[in-house]
Parts: sequence; structure tokens; C-alpha cells
Amino acid sequence: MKISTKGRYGLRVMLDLAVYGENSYVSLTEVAKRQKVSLKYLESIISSLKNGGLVLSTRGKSGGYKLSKNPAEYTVGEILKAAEGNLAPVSCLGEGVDCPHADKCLSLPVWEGLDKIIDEYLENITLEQVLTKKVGIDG
Amino acid sequence: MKISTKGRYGLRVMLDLAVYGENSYVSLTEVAKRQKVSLKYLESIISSLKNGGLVLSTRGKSGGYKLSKNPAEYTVGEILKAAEGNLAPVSCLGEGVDCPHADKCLSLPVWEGLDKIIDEYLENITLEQVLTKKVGIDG
DNA sequence: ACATATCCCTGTATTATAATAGGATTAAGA
DNA sequence: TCTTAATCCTATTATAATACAGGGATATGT
Repeated sequence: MKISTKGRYGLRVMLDLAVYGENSYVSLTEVAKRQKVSLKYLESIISSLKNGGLVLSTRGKSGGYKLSKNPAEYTVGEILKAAEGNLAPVSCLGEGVDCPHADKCLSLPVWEGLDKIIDEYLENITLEQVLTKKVGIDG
Repeated sequence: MKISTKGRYGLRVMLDLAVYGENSYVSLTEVAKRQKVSLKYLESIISSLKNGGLVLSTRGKSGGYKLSKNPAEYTVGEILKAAEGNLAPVSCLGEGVDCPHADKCLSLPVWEGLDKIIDEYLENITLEQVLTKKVGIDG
């Protein structure tokens, strides 16, 4: 039950862009140095965020990436989903999956409920809250 | 964010023992056939459940495994923890881990909160509830 | 004694994830 | 035009998870 590095680094990149890219584009080279991850690995991760429309980019001199909206408008859930692809705790809950044993699977309701509470939790935290340390462990 | 096969199969073994081992020991060979998993793989999984005291065993003829208490007395959380080792969504939340960057890690509160709601959810479902399909997706 | 089944250890093939590297193409600013 | 940096593609290495196999030792009921 681990969040993959794609998800974790994806969130860190978004936080980095929120901090350092408020009115300008930030080059990935800078982000990679600050986050101590190779440029090449971040490249593959941010391409998912780009495809999901979570970040904007320009090429060339003084180019780079920046957020496409305000930190308060992102949920951690949408960031992790864009970076990881899928947050479902079992593969049989993925999009378009239709397990033939679903009707007699006793465990399935457990995973469905787990998926639901994870999704609800992550969709109710905004990037802004993470940034300003307003993420409580209670409530 | 996937539950590993150890956790999933561990839960299935416990459900199998609850159904077929109410007043006798069940051999792993039987469980393996029913669950369509190799005996050897199940062997390694059930040894964790045995070490955690979740199942009892006897060797020899008509030996096998059975639950050590009533299905209503197990939580899904304790079963998954015994089978998987650890349910924390990031490794820095594991037992005895003390990350030196914890104080300035913006993401950490997110993972702590996630860990907490996952744990609360799984600790509030009993094996009995799973068995009798009393696991609701709501509430 | 014998068959059975746990217990335990090593080994192995496959697949996925993690992390990086190299290089070619394209767009944009100075 | 030159430099910079995204975009995109393939490839490599290391590590972990998945799933199984073989075999030896030990305990147990008949």
C-alpha cells in the first residue's frame, strides 16, 4: 500500500512550482536540483502532469513550467491521479475493468469502501492547504 | 497505491478458513485449490498469519490451519497488517523511521492523515462483516 | 511404522517500479 | 542565428514484488 514515487514526486513538483513559479516559468533543471531528483526522471513525471492539463509550459530561453491555475483550485487527489494514473487499492477497481468474479468476491466491498474513503480524503485537500501547512491530522 | 497480493491472499485465506474450518483444521492444499493459488505461495503468506497469532495449526494427518478466534473478533486491518507487514502509504511513516527532513516536508501531513483514515477504516471492519457481506460502501 | 501436512530454507523466472542516460526534434527569446 | 529548454524516444541498470518449485525436517493421527 505505497504511493509510488511518481505520485510523491509529482506532488513535490507541483509544490515547487507553486512556490517558485508564481509569475514566471520555472525550468525543470532548477526543480530537479532543488528536489534532488534527476532531470530525466522528473521529465517523465511532469509529462503526465502536462498531459492532464495541470501545468503549462513554454520552450526556449526562460521557458519552463508553471501551474495552470491557483494552488487553491487543485486537489491533492487530482495531482496524484494525474501522476500515478490510478489510485485504486486493487486493480479490479480500475477504469473499464469488469471482473467476472465480482459478484461472489467477498473482499470487493472492502476495497470499494477503501477506495472511496481514500478518494474523499485526497479530494478534500487543496494544494494551497498543503503549501500553507493547513493539513490537519484530525478532522 | 495497491494492496499487495500478500494482503489480498491473506484476507482470502482467512475468509476460507472462516467458511471451511469452523470445527476442524483445514489443510493448505485444500485452500490452495479453492483459491487457485499455488500451495507454495500460500505457505509463505500463511506463515506471517501464523507468526501474528491469527491462525492456529497442527501438523500431521488431518492437520492444517484454523482461526484462533471468532471472525467477529478480527479486524480487516489486523489481517492486512499481519500479511503485508505495514500499511503506511509512504515508507517514512513506518515503525522506527525518523526522517531528518520531516520538519520541513510539506507532504508529510498529507500522508499522515491518509494513513490515519485508512487505518480507521480497516480497523472498523470485522472479518465477520466481510463474510456476511455487511460491508457498506456508505457510512 | 506410515502417510500426511506443517515448517522452513533456498532457488528461480517473470514482471513492475525506480532512477538514470543519451540523443534527436522543436519552439522561443535575445 | 544562437542558445536555451521543452518534447519525445529508446535503452540500461538496480531493486522489489509476484508466483512458483524442490527438498528436508518435524510433528501427528491411524
